[in-house]
Amino acid sequence: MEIKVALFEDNKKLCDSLEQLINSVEGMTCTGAFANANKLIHNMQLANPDVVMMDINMPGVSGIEAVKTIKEKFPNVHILMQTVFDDNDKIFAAICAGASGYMLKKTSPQKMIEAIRETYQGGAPMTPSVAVKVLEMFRLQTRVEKNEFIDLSEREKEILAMLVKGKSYKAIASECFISIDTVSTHVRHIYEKLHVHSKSEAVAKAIFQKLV
Amino acid sequence: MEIKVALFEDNKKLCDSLEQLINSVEGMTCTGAFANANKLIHNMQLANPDVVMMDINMPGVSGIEAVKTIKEKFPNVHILMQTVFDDNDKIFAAICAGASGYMLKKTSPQKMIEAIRETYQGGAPMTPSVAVKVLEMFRLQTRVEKNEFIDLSEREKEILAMLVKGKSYKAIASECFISIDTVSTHVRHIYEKLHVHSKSEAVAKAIFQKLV
DNA sequence: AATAAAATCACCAGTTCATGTGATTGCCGA
DNA sequence: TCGGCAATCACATGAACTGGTGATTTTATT
Repeated sequence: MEIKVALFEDNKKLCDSLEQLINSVEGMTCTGAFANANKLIHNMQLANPDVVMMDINMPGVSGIEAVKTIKEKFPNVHILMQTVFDDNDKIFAAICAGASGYMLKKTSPQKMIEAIRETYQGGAPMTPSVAVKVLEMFRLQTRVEKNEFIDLSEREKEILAMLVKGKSYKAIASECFISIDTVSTHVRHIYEKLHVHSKSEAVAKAIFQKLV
Repeated sequence: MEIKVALFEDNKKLCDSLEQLINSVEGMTCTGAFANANKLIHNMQLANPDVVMMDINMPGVSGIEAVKTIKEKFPNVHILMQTVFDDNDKIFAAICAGASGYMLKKTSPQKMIEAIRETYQGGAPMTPSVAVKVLEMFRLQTRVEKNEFIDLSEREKEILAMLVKGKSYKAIASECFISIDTVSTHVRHIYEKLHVHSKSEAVAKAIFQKLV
């Protein structure tokens, strides 16, 4: 059975040469090459690939967004990211979105083909520099991903942060130059938004939800 | 400049063949092959390697321990783990100890040499199955490492956990079938041990220190 | 057996919190 | 320009918490 590969790459030249490269390899076919991820679902159904090579930087729908969508709609498809950048944020986002591999574009054609094959087999090929960053992030327990502040106002976020630091209403009032009653009112609103009824619940929720 | 490689591998046969393999490669020398990590520092000084290949399972000092020591005393040395197992715990421990790469022993000689070279260049070669596990763990934010409970008694831990869940003294008292005064006493002791003075501080500390 | 923790309970005074009700001001979008 | 929201303040009450003192019983540890 041939490995069916779909390409998403906005650089026309690179896109073409990758397509040729893939088609030149025994046991591999490029069933679709697209310059953007706009008609993603449609194109995915057309190409029906086993492996997707996704450029991370594309006009319109970003590669990261596309990965999320693909993983949602076609969970069995393995995705190999390719990019010229290897910054932590992008890597992190791609991995979390569900990408299996992450190769820099400067990778040699042979290595790229090998990576596609490895991706198809359920592996996680990574350019050395990326692998290192992943391990680093892993070690550092990168818990950077924060779900946005539920919908607290700036003042509320500020006060919630102070609650987490263990400050009392009185301390907050004096630090913020507002009255203790105002603090109380803000806290009341925070409780409503977080659906809690005590300082410690709010603190726990704030921390777990990474609201601070 | 030749890449100097030191081996730590208790399987004599494998150790010998690896040594031969390394020495047969252009630009690579095995400057030491040891069956265990007992005289680690001494042997490391003898071999003065750029890259260490470390078996994870050795009699005496474990490979993981050895990695820690090496990273401490010789921080510039890159370490490539090798093992027959690829269970999550071992991988996790090895990475956290500071290993750069992680290869299964069944890896082909060519791949192994390539991995050594990649390790030397500061990369992080991983057997596909390992790479996948690392990414999985990464995604799951494996925060398995728990620093032991500072020194709280069982009861105190139990009550602290309930505080984190936002329970009131009254609720804790009734759930634990003890009086509210007892709860108060326990909480007082918890505060003393954690050096805090309020419920929310205790909760925040408990969460951040992963005491729960 | 003796000493040291841990767990239990009690009483109490002062502080802080949770929550209800109500009000004023300023800003922004419809 | 009107309505809504954020931010501010006030008053009030009952509940919850903090911390001090003191005591008994069980469980470890030496």
